[in-house]
Amino acid sequence: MRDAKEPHGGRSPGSEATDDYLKAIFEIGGREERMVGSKEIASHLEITAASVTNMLQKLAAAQPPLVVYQKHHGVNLSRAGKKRALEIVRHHRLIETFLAQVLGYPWDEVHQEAERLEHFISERFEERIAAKLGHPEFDPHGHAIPALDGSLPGGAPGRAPQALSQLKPGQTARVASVSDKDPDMLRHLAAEGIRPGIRLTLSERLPFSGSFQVRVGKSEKLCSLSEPLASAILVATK
Amino acid sequence: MRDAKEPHGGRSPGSEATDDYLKAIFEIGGREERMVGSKEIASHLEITAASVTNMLQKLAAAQPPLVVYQKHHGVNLSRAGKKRALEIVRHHRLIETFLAQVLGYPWDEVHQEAERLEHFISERFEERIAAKLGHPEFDPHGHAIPALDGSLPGGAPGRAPQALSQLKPGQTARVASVSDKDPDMLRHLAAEGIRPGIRLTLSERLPFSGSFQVRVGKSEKLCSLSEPLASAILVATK
DNA sequence: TGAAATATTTAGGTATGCCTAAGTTCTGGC
DNA sequence: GCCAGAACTTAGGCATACCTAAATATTTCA
Repeated sequence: MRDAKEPHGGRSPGSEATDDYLKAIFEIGGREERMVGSKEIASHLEITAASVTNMLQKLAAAQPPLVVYQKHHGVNLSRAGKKRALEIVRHHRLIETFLAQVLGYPWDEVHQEAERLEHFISERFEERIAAKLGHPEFDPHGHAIPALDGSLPGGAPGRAPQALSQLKPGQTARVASVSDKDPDMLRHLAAEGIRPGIRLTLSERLPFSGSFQVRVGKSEKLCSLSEPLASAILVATK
Repeated sequence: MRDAKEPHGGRSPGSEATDDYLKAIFEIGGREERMVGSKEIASHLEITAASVTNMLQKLAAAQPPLVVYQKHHGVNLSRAGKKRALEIVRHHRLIETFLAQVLGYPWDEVHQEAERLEHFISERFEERIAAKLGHPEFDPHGHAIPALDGSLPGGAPGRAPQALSQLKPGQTARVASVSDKDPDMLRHLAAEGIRPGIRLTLSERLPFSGSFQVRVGKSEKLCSLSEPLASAILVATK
């Protein structure tokens, strides 16, 4: 409503929907920034592929273009689109950290709330919570928070984190991050004491269920993780 | 986007626009809950009267109806509409208080940010900030924060606050609240030391400018307030 | 009371962003 | 190289919520 007034405390262009597309492309494309297909975006955002095509044409036609789009061959973020995507990701992860640390949210609830609020906070709000939190580099799930200039904290530049499911029996690694998408999973992991920074040792993979037996920290007890769970945990081998 | 999914963390019906209308009717109608005309709503929301008519028809046709609407004679909140309006006002004022007290916002900036965020926070967020703030009864501008059940903290049930401009020369009164709408005004008042709880004594009204000469607290110096300023300050005579 | 001024409603249009259904283009296995 | 099925695009609609212009109702006041 209210005519052509800009909606978000005077921030850059783009509606809520635009933001969602840019973030989706950013998340699906990964660090390699590969071309992303309409169908992938559609299922990520839980909308139809037809809707995606239309929006991609608009994003590509925007001034400046937010994506580079070749019909039938996928999209990619442009310079401006990537900048905006990083802003949104920064908002999201700062809000998650804020909700957990300042408001005491359980970590399985922060994602949903941040998903909504990330579109509506002002630069001032972002700046205030970043200051209050001491300009954190990682959110509660272990994901890197982009800096204001769009740069990502490097992590240990040695090895890129890999899925827990990739470890060999006997290997030990530190949890780098866990997926924030599934609250049930997060509750389960919290109950097992698994969170970023914790050391895990893969004991064995059970032959029939395919589940992973893992030792958490220095505890005696083994913990059993299903395949999807083990794929949602990224670890860094020391 | 996302089909018919409810937008606000599973709260009651109503879009952002719906909320704005209900809040406007609530604010314009005042405690007496008098009938409110389309034009008043239109100018409050800075939209055209034609848009208002359309929306009022929808609000009246909703199940349950959110307003009681008689064509050409104005609207009024229904029971359900009033409940929702109070929820929004509670959100708004809690957010304002939170921004000021927890995030250190200057008081002239809290309104704009709250105006946006009030539509998007979940019940959980509301509950957490209310708890963090110790369930405050008044926001930084002195406005009463409705309780969860919709009741308003009574103020001193003795006299209803009146505009500072209604005082007679020589009278002393305590500032109950100031309007939160105009940031410039708020900055000016803050600079003069005028805020809720402060005691003011009206010295005189200047004959030509119409401005009010006021003594703030126990200070020696007089402070000059223009008519609109003096009308935006509500005071309670002791 | 009746006409002018004001308030309100109706009718028709715009933009966003989603949908379904019906093509079209691409790709991989034979 | 061809063709089936998957991926993608086009075309046509719908809902929301705003707009302008024109018509109508209400109020005011001489």
